[in-house]
Amino acid sequence: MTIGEFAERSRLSIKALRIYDELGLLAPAEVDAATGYRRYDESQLDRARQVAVLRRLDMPLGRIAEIVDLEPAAGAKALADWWTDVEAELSERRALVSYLQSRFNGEEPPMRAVELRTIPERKVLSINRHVTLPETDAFFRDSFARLRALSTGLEGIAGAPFLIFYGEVSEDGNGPMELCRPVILDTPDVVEPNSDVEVRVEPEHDEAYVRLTKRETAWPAMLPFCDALEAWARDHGRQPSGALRQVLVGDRRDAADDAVTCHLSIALR
Amino acid sequence: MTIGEFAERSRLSIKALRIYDELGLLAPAEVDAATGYRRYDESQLDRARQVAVLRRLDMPLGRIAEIVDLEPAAGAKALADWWTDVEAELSERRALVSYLQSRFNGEEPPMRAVELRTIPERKVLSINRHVTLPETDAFFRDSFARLRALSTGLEGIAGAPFLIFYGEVSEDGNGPMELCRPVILDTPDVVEPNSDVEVRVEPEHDEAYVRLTKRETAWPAMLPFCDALEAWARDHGRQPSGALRQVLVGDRRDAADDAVTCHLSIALR
DNA sequence: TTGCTCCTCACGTCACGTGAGGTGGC
DNA sequence: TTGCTCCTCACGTCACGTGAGGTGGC
Repeated sequence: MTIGEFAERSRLSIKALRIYDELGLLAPAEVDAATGYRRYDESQLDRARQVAVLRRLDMPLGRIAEIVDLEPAAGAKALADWWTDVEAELSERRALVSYLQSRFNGEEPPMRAVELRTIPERKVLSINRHVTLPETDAFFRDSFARLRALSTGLEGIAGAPFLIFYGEVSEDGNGPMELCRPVILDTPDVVEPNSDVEVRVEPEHDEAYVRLTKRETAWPAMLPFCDALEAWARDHGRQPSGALRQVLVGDRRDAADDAVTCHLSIALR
Repeated sequence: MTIGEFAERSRLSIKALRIYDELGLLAPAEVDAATGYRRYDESQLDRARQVAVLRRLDMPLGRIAEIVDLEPAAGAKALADWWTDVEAELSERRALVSYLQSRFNGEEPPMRAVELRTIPERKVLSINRHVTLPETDAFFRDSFARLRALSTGLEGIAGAPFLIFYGEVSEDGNGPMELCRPVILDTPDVVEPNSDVEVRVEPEHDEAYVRLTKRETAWPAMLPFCDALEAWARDHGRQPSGALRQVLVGDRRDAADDAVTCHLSIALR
């Protein structure tokens, strides 16, 4: 079968078939050594149609290459996993759209008094990792449990735990994120050398913050508060130092949606 | 404000800002003629943040450029319209995923007897247009009404109306599509010269077809039947001529999901 | 003076579409 | 012999990221 006929019957373009050949995703049954003419076999149609259908889902060729070589059951699972990611990304975008719509429709971003407090020098235990948005909760739970275990038996904790978001706020991809737990720690050797847990000392600094309810501690509802903190710092001639933080106050698990569970804060020089 | 500071405060990259400058989407307040240094103004932050948020939705820059220049109300509408398209495309993909899952899980594609009939030479009135999938219903309704109006008062209709899908079957983008209505027509001047309605004569030909229920007359449920028709033609040594057709039998509006409302067919040489 | 920031190319990414210019097959 | 199909570059698309190589500003 010539490439033209194969293209028609597989619903792929000739150009696409040439690329899939080059990538080894769908090599012709034979290639004429002299002319370079590609010849396809009828038995290759199934694979070609499968590739065509997966491409219509906008699945990257690399992932398609993995999936078409799997057993059907494993293929089904790989497809489901990938699709879960697609849907997760979409629901994030959807939230952003409805947020934008409310802004377009003249709904004022919520205002909140910005407060200022001084944080004394203190030691923090921290775990640092790249996480995607859906992984955030699991990262928080696990890391918090580990830090809790590490600090138990020490002289005590020295404040509420907090998350630091480096890079963009809640960026869709992979913002590095750090969970910190202030401690009164006199035995730094609780931290093993090769662990991902670190100890560092934060110097005394000021911190501007707003109190957020559980409902507001989400993305993109949090965005106007981030902007408000930045604006506050600018208006008061203070330089933000470092990334935004969520100081987790109270217990989020049983909290009502309008209970304050977070102080969104920014450290100041 | 330097480009670096503006980038940080707008949550855009420096590279992105340079591109938006080049495109005129977000030109700096001033550019040093000698050095090329860009200077941004605080008042540009709002626009920049809006662009940043819209880009996170994966909206193309061209559309962003339109939207940020609109009044809020018009912007809201433009965003909503665009998002409707995104959701429509997604629900199409979602349908394809669930179809694929059922195939992966070993569910056999439904079998149906392929039947053969001879279509005599006949005249058809037709309207030809590029439509996207969500527009299909509207296209069908409007065009059918127009053809009905045109053929009323003539000597009568000569068979069920049918849709021809050129290009891919129900392709996501813009498959050209033709709605045809066979007529007994002795006064060809019902068709005005500059109208998009055409008259042509289809020669006598054979047609292979399967009867589909209303539920099966959808995408991608229809796919295995398309493949089956093609396979049938091949197995019987017949050459398909032209694109697949949906012959619309009965009235789809009040039909039950498992009532036959369509003959999916393929014309043969 | 030393870093740091900024500048402009230029190339890579991803999955093709679309010619240009040339050849094979019936 | 004439179209038609096939071939291989090569460039464009889209919105950047990522250097290379060089300069400005404090």
